[in-house]
Amino acid sequence: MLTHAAEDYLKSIYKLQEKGSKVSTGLLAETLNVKPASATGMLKKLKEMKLVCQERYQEITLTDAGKAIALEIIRHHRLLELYLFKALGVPWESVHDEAEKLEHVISEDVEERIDAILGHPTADPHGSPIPDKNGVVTPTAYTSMTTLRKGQSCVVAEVSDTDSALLQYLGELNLYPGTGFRVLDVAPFEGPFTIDITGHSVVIGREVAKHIFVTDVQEEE
Amino acid sequence: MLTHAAEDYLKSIYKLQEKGSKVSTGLLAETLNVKPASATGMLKKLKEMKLVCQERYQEITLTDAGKAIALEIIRHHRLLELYLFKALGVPWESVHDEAEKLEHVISEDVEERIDAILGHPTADPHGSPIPDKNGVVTPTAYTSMTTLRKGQSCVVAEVSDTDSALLQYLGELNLYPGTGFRVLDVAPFEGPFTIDITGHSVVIGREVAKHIFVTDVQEEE
DNA sequence: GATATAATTTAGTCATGCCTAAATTAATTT
DNA sequence: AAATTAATTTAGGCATGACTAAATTATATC
Repeated sequence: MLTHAAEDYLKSIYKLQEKGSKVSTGLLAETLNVKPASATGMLKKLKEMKLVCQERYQEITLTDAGKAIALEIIRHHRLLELYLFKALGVPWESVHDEAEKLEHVISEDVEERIDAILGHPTADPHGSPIPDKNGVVTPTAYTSMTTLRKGQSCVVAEVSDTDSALLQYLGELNLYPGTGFRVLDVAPFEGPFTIDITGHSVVIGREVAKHIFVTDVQEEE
Repeated sequence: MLTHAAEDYLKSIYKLQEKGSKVSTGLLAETLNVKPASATGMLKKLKEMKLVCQERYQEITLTDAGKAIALEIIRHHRLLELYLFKALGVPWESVHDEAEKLEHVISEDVEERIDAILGHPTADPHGSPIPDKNGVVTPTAYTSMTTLRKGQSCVVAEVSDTDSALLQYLGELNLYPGTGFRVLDVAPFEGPFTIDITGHSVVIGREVAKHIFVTDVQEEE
């Protein structure tokens, strides 16, 4: 069994890799709020355990075994987030931090029960895909909200889950994954979006729109 | 914030004290599956933090602050046990070990949600009282099953939660707290009990009966 | 190609929380 | 009272996982 710290490293490597970043010691350290020297130390151990590959001073990658563990932890995390949100009513801006602590101690048995109660879901409250028991991820196709034009309608697919204040704001606007909206107007010179969401007209700034990803984009008269 | 290990020490001291044991370094170490020398080390730290009182080589007691923390952890543990049992269907012989890991990472917010969903319960699946938010415990009055005589009826109040194989056995017999049964016969010379439980006749050995505590004892014709 | 800057690794330190072995103190027996 | 036994504490070590400071390697600039 791995330590919690080691699990966190594997999870972060996977998520950075998935995001398309070249995973370096420094980036990993920054992500984990740790000094680069500390990351070097843990990476050495993970390499000895054959969970991580890295040539001296080069890019960090996961072995198949490391990737499997990373996906297992991510599965725990996202299932827990959804369970906290749906079954316990925890506000979605809080579920990430709660799940962060629980993901390392939940048993496979409890996880399977949660999974069954939720009906084997495929996405967490922010729209991120939940890997299945075998570690297979089915990513959802989506577009950035910033590409939308006046008159288009769409459905929220995913929002970034890194900023809890932003999540709280989006929650107040009801901009949860699955919710549809229509673009009433896009102000010129990279201006804000005015959208119609569940009957309300709301203005969304460009910076916020960057964190929203949509699907089912359709022209509408 | 305390470490998990420190929380476990406080919890064990409280539970041993409650059981009526004179809490010594050796007993505590045995309970925690740790060597006496290790317990001495942790006790030193807990004394520095003013959570524990102990004169050199003498009995160990908790300060008010230490007792408050112990009760908080016990509340976490028992609420989690009940939640795992009722909401997730975890078998009652497993809930203890699961809760043991979760009790240290659950937030007060999640705990309150669990408490509300369960309807502010007062006992865990084994019948142990759940301290309230202020650390007030309302113990239930009960008698050992071994004191029962032929013809008496009663309700299961509590069973000891230390042996998971025993719990599994009691679960198969439906001997959960709240279940009533009637003593059909007590064999002579400290022999086994024959009881009628939910219409079935079952023989319970003396060693098992020692771990069952009952309430509402009534003579019945 | 030499040099400045940035990234990474090494070396040594610290706090936790466990361990074993040895020393000390308390309790019991003779 | 002296000696044996049991309980407890001290002392020193080990693994984790963080840190700082210094050394090394890579990259960019002139």
